[in-house]
Amino acid sequence: MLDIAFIRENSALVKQGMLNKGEKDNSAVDKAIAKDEEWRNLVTKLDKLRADSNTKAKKIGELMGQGKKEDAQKIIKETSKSKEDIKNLEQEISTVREELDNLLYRIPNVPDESVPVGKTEENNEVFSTWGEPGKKDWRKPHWDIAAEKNWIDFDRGSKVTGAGFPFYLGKMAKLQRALINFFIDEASEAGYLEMQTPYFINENSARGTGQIPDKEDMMYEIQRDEFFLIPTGEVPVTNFRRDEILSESDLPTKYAAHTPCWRREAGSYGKDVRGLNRLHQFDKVELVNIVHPEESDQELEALRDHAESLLKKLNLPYRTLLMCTGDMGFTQTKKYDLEVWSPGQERWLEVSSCSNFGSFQARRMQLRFKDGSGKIEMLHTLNGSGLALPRVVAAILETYQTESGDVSVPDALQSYFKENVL
RNA sequence: GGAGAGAUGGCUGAGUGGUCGAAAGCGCUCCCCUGCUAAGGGAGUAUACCCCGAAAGGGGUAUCGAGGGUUCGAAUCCCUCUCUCUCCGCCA
Repeated sequence: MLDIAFIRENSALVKQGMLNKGEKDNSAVDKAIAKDEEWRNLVTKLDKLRADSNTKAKKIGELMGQGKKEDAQKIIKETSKSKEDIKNLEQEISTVREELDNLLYRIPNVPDESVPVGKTEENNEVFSTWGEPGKKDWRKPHWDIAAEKNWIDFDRGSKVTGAGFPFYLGKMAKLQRALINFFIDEASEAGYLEMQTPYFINENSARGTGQIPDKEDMMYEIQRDEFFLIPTGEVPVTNFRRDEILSESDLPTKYAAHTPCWRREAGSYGKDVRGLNRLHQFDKVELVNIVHPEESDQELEALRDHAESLLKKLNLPYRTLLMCTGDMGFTQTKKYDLEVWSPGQERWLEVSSCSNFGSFQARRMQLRFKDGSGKIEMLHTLNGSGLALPRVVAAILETYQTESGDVSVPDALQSYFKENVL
């Protein structure tokens, strides 16, 4: 969420940002400002009442100590009315505060100036393209290759769990293991601390990274124990430092984690869900940066560079999109998507999304740092995939297939895979 | 899963109804003294919010795991929850 003080002082900017992100109604901004004023007035009133009541209570203590019971009794009688007032006021304040928070939760992060204004994915900018997107010609889509070689078993996955939960067999399982190791090693090299995380999260964590409110439908839920299955490693990794005050010397703090991700993906259909294009469970290496507010802009570029370097090393043609305001999401200030080329399908597949959240997540999580002068400020958070596995696997199968029907192993993976043909 | 104990500031740890946002020690910061390499003295050292102020700063409120209750007054009493530890059971 945004800081109400920031909203107060930059209401025009926040309103315009909302419109640019495609919200039709930005009245929440003015409503929040009014609600905040109301809240502050009530708090001032309550603080005064409590101050008065504290003074009296202290006096009573003194009188009791001196044995002047009757004098004390007199004051006790006076206080019973203000007690009532305090209770009512507290009730009113908590209602108003809740209304204010609900408004604040509905105001999205303000897009960075460098983000193109636009409504749909049509308005995303192609930031860069690398490699030559290959033609289909004799190439097959990855699901045909996987079926011929018996590498991925979608049917038994459906039997055992449901659609979108495939089994990976033999070399395909091994390929994913190699990719995970490759990605993690590259991240470690780049200064990320490798971690393994819980795969279930509680409600507070989901709120911290913004899955709640409004996006809980994307997650699987374990109702009995009040957990959600993580939709991305971002949630446990970023929440790792929730409610902490870091010292400036800890910055930047970078974490890399390989986790499975579970997404309900309600409403997806057709070619989008064919093969490995969209699954309910998939593996991903997630990168999270917690940085000084002044450094988040350059960190985003570094994060994007790192994610791109993985595709370069795998020699997979890709393009990077700078997402426009309307397609970038509620919590980001700026976002790049990396799309790998799928020659068997002749389409781009998103394999990474690198985002700067500014202080938006940090504020929800109370993730702060103390600078040299002792001042406490919100940190900035960023994250990006480095990378999501299934579509990379799809691109490898389709890009590295030979006309004879085999698939060779990318050079960068050979030391992990220890063979050069799948 | 069963039984018991506990949760206090950066850390250790006192505090069982009134002047306690909290003793003491450690750590840390600043200052002073001393001067021979280790010690002495002093001051400061949580977070959030509200009000006044241009600011420096001042005033106030809340927070002793979380939430609720009793009371004029709660770290202290009561209830619920969470977490930690010990023992038993189970188990990769």
